[in-house]
Amino acid sequence: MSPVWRPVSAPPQLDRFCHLSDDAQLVMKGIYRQYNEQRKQQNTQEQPGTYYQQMYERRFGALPGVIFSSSQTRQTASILPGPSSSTLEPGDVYINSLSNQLERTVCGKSNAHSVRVNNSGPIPESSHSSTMLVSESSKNSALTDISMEQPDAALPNTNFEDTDTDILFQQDKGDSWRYEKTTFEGSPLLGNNEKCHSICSTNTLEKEAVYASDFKIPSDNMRGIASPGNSPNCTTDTRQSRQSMVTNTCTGPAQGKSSISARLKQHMIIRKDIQMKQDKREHHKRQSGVPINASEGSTTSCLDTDRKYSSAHFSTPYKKQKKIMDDQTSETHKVLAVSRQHTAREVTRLSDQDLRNVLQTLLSAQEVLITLVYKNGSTQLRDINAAQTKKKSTGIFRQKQWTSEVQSVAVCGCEGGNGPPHGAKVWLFPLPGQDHNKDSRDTHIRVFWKDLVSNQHRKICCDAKIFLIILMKEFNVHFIIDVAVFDPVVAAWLMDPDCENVTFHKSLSLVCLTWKEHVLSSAVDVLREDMCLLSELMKCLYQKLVARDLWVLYCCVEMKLLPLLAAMELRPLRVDSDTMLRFSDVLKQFVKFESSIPSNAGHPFLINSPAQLRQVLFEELKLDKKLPGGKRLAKTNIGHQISTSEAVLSQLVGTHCLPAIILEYRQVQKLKSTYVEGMMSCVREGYISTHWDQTSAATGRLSSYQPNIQAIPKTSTVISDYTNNYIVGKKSGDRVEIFPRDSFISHDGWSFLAADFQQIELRLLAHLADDPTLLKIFTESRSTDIFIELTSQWLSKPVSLVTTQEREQTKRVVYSVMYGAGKERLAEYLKMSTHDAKAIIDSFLVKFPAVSQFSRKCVEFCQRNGFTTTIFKRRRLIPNIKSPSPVLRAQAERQAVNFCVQGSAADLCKAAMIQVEHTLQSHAHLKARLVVQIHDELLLEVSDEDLNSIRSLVQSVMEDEVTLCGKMVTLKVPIKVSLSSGKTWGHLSPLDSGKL
DNA sequence: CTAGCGTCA
DNA sequence: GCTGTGACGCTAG
Repeated sequence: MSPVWRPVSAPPQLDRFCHLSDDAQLVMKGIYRQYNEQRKQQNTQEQPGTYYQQMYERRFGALPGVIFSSSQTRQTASILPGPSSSTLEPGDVYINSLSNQLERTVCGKSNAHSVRVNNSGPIPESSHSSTMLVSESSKNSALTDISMEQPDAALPNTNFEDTDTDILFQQDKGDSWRYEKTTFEGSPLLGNNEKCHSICSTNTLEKEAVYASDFKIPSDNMRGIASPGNSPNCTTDTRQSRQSMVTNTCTGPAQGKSSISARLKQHMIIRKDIQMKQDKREHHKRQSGVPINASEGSTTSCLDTDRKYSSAHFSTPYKKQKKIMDDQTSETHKVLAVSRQHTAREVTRLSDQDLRNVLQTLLSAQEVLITLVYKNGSTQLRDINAAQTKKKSTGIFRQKQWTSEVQSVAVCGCEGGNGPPHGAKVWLFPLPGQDHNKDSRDTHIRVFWKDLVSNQHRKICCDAKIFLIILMKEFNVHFIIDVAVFDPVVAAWLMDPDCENVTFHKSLSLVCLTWKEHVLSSAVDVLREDMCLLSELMKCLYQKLVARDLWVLYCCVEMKLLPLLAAMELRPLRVDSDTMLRFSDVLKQFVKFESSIPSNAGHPFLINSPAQLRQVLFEELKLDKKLPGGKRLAKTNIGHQISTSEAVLSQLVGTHCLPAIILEYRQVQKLKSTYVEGMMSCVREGYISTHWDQTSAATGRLSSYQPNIQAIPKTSTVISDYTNNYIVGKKSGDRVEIFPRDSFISHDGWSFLAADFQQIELRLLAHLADDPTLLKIFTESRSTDIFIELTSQWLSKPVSLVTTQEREQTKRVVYSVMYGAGKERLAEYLKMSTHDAKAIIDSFLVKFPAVSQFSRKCVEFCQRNGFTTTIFKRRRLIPNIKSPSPVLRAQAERQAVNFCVQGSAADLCKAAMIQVEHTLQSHAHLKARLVVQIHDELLLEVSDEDLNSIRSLVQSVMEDEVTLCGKMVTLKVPIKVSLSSGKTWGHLSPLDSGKL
């Protein structure tokens, strides 16, 4: 197999081309500068990579097998060995030194991967680091890194040889550290592993991060959620995938031992031959067959008591990966010896009696602080990864926090909100569900978790949803009712819902607590301090929430919702893979259609690119000039160019054939990439489960991601005859219906039951605005839909002839006008003149006079207080309400009004979810489970025989204002719920609420 | 008009 | 190769 090299961009201004001589490196830097200057003066069309190669070869002659590569956008260049490279060896040098970022490429004969660590949190931005990987053959020439220029002068008493790690940290001068690492590429299982040396240099602060990354075990992305049906293969699959993971990522012994070696060693020098060590281990195995007892001391005596970086206590010593490779050879003794000296302890190391005592103490503590500890040694409170990327959409940020990354659970008990007493111990519990020994102590721990969750002492935990998911998986329960859990992150979000990606760190700054930078204390001490902060934080947030009248909302809605969301994530939806594959096949044929488009324009262009499309449509074809009446087209908000949105394209349909094709293409492309292929990537063993985010929407709504189940098209798309002309192999007349919701199917003997609040926001607006006309419409319990009625009035056609599309359109228009849409936007949306649009707006506002009155009141309140509130007292800060800019202020005013209504609706929907679930729990004999919330709609999966009783139960709960709102508010409008049921999500037939 | 997420260049 | 941003398009009111 040819070596796979990951092209790594090397900012030339920082780095040298390390396999070259110093002289050559200087020349290459010169070439880079030269190229840049040329590019400034005249536009060099040449790719930088090609340019480098030419210049290099002119200077030094050809370099066989080396690829010169570069990235135009990032202004970087790098030299990469090609497939036939003889110049570079596996493990060859690559230097990349960036401030605040450490990047490394490990390369091997059979595989290569790169690891990147972004330092975050307490690490100051000024820190620099560099990493080199040194090939055996070119070591001498490569040892030119500045940090390596120092002679190998080991400090006295700084040498340490450790048998469980192959890392050697050696202090250079000052804060600089150096270590040499031997890793294996290839698999020891297959016997093809090869040695690879790397020499790294880093400063003290970054050492922890370096260490964590060096030995980070790749996470398996198995999200193996137990399916409602049987899934007997699950465990074997997991095992297999882990095994193959070990093989594929070339994790040699050095990485396999990550848990033990996941501590940073100061004053330690190790020079260890892996092979020797393996031999020794084999020897041990043969000799004793039993783990060495801790009391025998051995190398652990070398561990300094004041060692600055020790995070071994964060890790349980054995993981599956390790077990596969290195069966029973135990190094428990070292961990044991280490953990004795620190304030965090693993409960699995306690004696039976001690464990009982500890658990008893924790159970009787008034307040229990809980934190998840990740495999890389960071915690929820101090997470290296969490701050790494704030991007939501890619899911990186959130995946890092997924349960597969969790190593253990840290628990600390304390009394009365004063934080843990001095010297309180933080106990480390093995991750529930892990393969720890099933002995009596394990039973104790299981019972402990159960007792802890069911007692009413408060449990404080950041991102408690993850914690609850872990527990629910472990105990195989589908809901934890009334758990007294308090999540400070949610509390902080409630204080300022616009604050995105709230973390522990951000919450702290919200209540003016400081996060100390524990540079010199040990990791466990940091953990304990963080626990103190956690307790303190919750106390402060409690006071603030009470002061802002948010405490009831927090306790009765948000915290009750939390276990439900956890439960919903463990209730995956069954998908019909056949339907999905059929959709996929149909859409794949559409690729042919895609290739036919550019030919219509005369030259090829990227149809997905709005920029290129703009050029073709308006600069080349000049379609905007051909438009009858010389109408002006909508511009984009920021670039102020002509938009290529649907509204514009549909205006252009008459002028050229291209716009129509593009509209059609876009529709299918969206279906293909997002709803079929995107959805298929989320399927695990025939099931889809989404993630729910409680704290991402400023209005208090829930949001879902991976996949965004709330944004799956509600109507089917028919690929019509028109389109079929562009699908090769399809005869005209064929109709293909693509309907993503159809691939969600209920279990055999079960059905979906959808409960939909009718016009929830409009009803709430009626309540809030106290509009007599609106109130009258809703109070008079007429069976007809208000939107249908309005549509029939506007279009002057009978109610029975109004189509769902028309109803949907009216709905959009009503809401648009309600929230203050301008006449231009409305005209664009309805494809009518602005004059007509204005007439519609005016007629609406005249018909419901209290609406604009309410808007004014809402804005005034916001201007006085700086925030708006909902019926449940949820508040949103709107700073722009006093902005001098009229544009910003107008937007803020609309937001204020919208928040009142949308937020109130969100409150009501959340309350409904809680009440429905609790009602179902109290009727334990009913087989039903809440699976999805789409803002105003609750989707339940219900056993067929219970359908009738459940549907009346759900309806009565959701329509009961007292149950939903309690004493929070008394609504002036009745709440109406419509129900529908069916075997697939796509085809739900309405249930008449009259009969039972 | 207001909320979201996902895709793509 | 990776990251950030804007435009677009789907959802929900």
